[in-house]
Amino acid sequence: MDVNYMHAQRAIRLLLKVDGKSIRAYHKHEPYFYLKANDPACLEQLKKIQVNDGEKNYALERIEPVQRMLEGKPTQVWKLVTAHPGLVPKFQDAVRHYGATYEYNILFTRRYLIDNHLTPGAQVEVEFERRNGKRWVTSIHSVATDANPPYNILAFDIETYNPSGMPDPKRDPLLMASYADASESRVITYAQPLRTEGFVQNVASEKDVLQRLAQVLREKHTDVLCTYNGDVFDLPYVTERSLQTKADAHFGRDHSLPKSKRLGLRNVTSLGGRIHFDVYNTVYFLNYIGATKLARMTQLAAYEGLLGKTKADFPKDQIVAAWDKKGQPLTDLIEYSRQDAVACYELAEYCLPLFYALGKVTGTTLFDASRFTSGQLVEALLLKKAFDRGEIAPNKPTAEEVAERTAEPIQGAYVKTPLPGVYENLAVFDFKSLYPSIIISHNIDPSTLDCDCCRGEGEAHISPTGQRFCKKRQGLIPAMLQEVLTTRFAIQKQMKALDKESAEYKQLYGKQWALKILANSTYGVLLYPRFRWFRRECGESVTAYGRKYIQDVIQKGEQAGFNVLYTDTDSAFLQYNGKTKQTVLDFGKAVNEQLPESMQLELEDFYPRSIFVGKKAEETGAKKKYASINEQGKIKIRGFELVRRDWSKVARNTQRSVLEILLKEGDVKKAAELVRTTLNELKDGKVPLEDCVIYTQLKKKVANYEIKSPEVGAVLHARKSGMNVPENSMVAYVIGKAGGEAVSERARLVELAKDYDADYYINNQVLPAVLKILGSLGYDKDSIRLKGTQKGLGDW
DNA sequence: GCGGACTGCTTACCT
DNA sequence: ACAGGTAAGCAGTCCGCG
Repeated sequence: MDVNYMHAQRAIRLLLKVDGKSIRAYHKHEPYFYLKANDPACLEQLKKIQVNDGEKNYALERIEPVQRMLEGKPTQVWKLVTAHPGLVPKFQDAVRHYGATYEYNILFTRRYLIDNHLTPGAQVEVEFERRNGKRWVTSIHSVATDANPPYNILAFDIETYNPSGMPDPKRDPLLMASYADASESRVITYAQPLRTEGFVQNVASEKDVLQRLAQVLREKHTDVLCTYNGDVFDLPYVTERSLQTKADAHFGRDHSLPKSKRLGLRNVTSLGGRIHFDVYNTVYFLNYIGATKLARMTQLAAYEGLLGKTKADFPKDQIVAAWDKKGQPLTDLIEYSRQDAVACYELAEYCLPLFYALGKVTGTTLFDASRFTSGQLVEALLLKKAFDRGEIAPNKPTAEEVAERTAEPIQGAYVKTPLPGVYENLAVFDFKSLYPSIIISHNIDPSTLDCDCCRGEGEAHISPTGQRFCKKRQGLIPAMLQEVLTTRFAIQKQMKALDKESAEYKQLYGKQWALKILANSTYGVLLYPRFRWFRRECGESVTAYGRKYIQDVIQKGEQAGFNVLYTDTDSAFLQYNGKTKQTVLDFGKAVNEQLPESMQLELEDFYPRSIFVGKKAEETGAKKKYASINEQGKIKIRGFELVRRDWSKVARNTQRSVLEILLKEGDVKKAAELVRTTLNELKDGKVPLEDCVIYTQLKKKVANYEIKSPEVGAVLHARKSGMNVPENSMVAYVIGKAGGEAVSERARLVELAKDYDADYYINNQVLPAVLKILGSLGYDKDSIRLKGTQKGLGDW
């Protein structure tokens, strides 16, 4: 379940769970990397090389000639074995001028897992022998199973004293810690003269809270400790408070305190022998890939967005008063704290199966799987598959190579401009996994590009950009994708027969979800400059094939007499007015017959009515903005302001209502009336301030902006009035009446907003949002006014 | 000096 | 720190007019 390198033992330490009990075992594994020498005669020199690790000098343990696939060709290389993992980078540096070196920067624990085909969290069959009082592994292998690991899971959360806004762990004490698991939820605190009763355990001091919490982890044999943002807040905080109070609070199984380190751009925190699962990371990931679209990523927002549940909030600026004055506010704070732990546990329950699966598929630990970016996940999977195929992985690029790769972007997907209007009888087709299926069908891979074996005419796949891809030997990436897609489809088939609430269904759902993430990320990483398998020609060929396939659909659709209204990348909107649905089905079938085996054009749905709008201030239609209603009355909306968090709720809700009325009833007059009502409410100051909030994420430090946009203006104003606003924050602001001419001068953080500027919300929010739609249907401001009553829209 | 048109910066969306 | 294609607002600048 946990894998570490132990320098003292010169071995991997495994944490295994046997009959519910955790045990340690040690396993020897050789660190190594590869050298493809320019001149085989350098062997004698290599043997003489010595490096120093700060304590003593080492020579290479062994130099072993091995046959591996390198850049698509069988190649003779040397496997250079070192005495311990820390020597790998040192020897790499010492030998690289003898040729090309490979696989020298793969983390040793990952190297161990890959080489032994082990999957953390999966069942293993293992044999030991006893030596020096320790268990030494003599054989180990993973047993394939979809079952979730039998971890003991606990969620915890802390409340802190925060007299100056943000709490400072060097100074401000912990007030309470709450925890929750499947059977209970409790709060440990030291608020005298509270008694221990119900779910509250009262102890003597902050130090005792920390020690009791550590004791809970021991008693419950916690394997997975869940937090919400524990990487940067809860765990570093309890660590610092443990040091400050000299508490004997060792949260790790090895009696260590949590340790923070840098992973990419952010801090992560781990604890010995237990897995720290930070739910925030997973919520962030789910939101990033579009599974949810939360405007803010607070635990409360996640609780509502992911689970559809809600709970009472407790304002952060009232914690100090509640603690100092006791009474009902303190009781509320304690209950809030308990519910936070419960919500964290429930969110973890939801997210864990997804990341168990992602870890299993990519062979990474739960800790890593829940923190890796999609690029790192794909890399992990490919490293595993490359090893299994006897292929050496390409190196990570140097800074210069990254710069070179970044220089020229490639041409992407094709998007057809729609003609604005209301359309009836649309059928939407979609290529199923377009880019992955192109990669498989045309064997697109860095190692199959310009192979030596398919030089003749008709011997290679030739992409629309003229790149040649091998037809004889399947590349690593197409092979990986083929396995991923076929496994995913098989799982989806299996799922159909299962009860959606069953554990088996949820496990399978997690697995197919993980496979989808990996399939969907693969094209992107081909063009990601830091990716090991980056190859511009591959990415370029994928999109070029993509454009070709969708253009074929357009051409064939028009030939068959459909109005091909709109296409974007892999989807096509066909209007079949005057034709039957059967002709649509027949068309799909005909197209599919001419596609490669791995590709498929699917009928997504029939839509009785759809709305496409015009581009602002132009005659042409807007791409990536449409709304459709299907035969079951389900509405699908894309791209409109109402799906964007940087538009106010009042504008979004009004636009949504207009679209719904038009799609369901086609009643422009009713829509116009609704708009008029909203405008009057705005004018009369009746709209709640929270409906006027606009959310915008700051993506750099405030000082680095060239332009003072409204969100930047709001932060500058707040700081001027003494508020501490963190950098790179999600800004929630309202446009008020006072402050100046420019919008940015009137922008106020919602906490500081006193009023809203009705003119702004009418003219810059609601009207543009709804006129975009009504205007595209041939109505202007005036013609809408005619449909209203005399009070009308003239007053705008 | 003025107002409208245009450009650039920026964000968040779609596939 | 997976890609490119796209719309759009607001600030800031350019440009013609005179």
